[in-house]
Amino acid sequence: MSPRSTAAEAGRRREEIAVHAAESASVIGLEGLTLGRVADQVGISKAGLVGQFGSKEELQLAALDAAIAVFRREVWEPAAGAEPGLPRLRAILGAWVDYLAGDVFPGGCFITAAGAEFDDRPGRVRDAVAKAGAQWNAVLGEQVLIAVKSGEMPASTDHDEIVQALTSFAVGLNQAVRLHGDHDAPERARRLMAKAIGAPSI
Amino acid sequence: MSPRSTAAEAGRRREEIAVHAAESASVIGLEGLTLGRVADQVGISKAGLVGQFGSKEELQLAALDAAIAVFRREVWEPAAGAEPGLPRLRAILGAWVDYLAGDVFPGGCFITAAGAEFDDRPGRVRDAVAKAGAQWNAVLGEQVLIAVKSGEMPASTDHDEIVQALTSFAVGLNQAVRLHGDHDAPERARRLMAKAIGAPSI
DNA sequence: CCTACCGATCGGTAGG
DNA sequence: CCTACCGATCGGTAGG
Repeated sequence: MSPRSTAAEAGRRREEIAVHAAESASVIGLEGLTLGRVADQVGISKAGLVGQFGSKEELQLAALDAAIAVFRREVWEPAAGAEPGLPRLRAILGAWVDYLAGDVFPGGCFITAAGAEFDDRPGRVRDAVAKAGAQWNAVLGEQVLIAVKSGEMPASTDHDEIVQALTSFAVGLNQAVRLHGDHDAPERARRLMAKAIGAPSI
Repeated sequence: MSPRSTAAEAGRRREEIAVHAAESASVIGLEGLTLGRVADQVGISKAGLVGQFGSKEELQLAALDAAIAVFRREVWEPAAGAEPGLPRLRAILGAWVDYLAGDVFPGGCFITAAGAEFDDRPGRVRDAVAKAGAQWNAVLGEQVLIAVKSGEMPASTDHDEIVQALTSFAVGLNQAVRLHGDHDAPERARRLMAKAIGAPSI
């Protein structure tokens, strides 16, 4: 029996479509995605696309998963080699600013945008966005806790406050760059983040 | 000649519709507004609504204007009586946190949401959102400058950096409250803002 | 994966 | 402000 290609290849094709949908959604929003437009862009019929994903909501969830994978690759993985605690936190924040200041997605940070778009719309997409955000906050909080325990940060540190500050600087940076085209914002964000964690620089 | 009501009354009606559209858009987004739905909600025909505003884009711009007026009333006006400089800045930030933590719009801070939604979509709506954001940044920056000149803040203060920090805390607070339902976030934002401007509290 | 089609709704216009 | 209507597109299904 010759290999029918099928399974693995179909999965790869699905992933390609999901990445494309994520890029598209970074500009027009997850709710702005339409089955017809995505189908046209990737060169299949609308019915074919529905066959792959089942429904628009499933396509949105797949696009979100693809965007989360990109974020992990761009921000988490470069920092995963650094020592847990302050060194890893600094590596994460540096990669995060690079990611936000760069052009990974044509429409800026996908997850930030999806958070703003779905924060008031109950449903599976909102739940998935909130979960991803909460998990990321947990990653940051963990590094702060380790830094405190190892004496790299003062014992009086309020780690929830620091995490809120860092995520605020990130989403604020996204807005400054995307909406206002502020080219100095990334450097400012770096300084603000460094101060927030008591490091000399990011 | 008996007063035909008309002009003033029509203007009031238009304003009512714009406020309603703004509330609706705070949940579903400015792009999610549709002429048919808004018309139904305010009890007129779709053609009647088009007669009032001309097009969907004009309705979006009117909704944005209405939201800006609400923001001014809720955040700027309560602080306008305070002395320019640090006192006024503290009053603004206190009112801002109250506004973001409260339920002025059913879907959270309208302008923050519109900024995220339109940051990558060229057009008049995007331009209007960016202009409103830039003007608000200028208001904040002005208070910082006055505070520095009067010696309330150190001469080494980087006022652009402080403004970026403050707007970041605001948009981050909006996300923490709306997406994560974090009830402690407003108090944390208050502490972070106070530290950023070197005040004992907000 | 495809063509062909469904009812609903989109933004907007014609005409009054 | 209204009714009636336009062509386009929406999410999705039938049947293959």
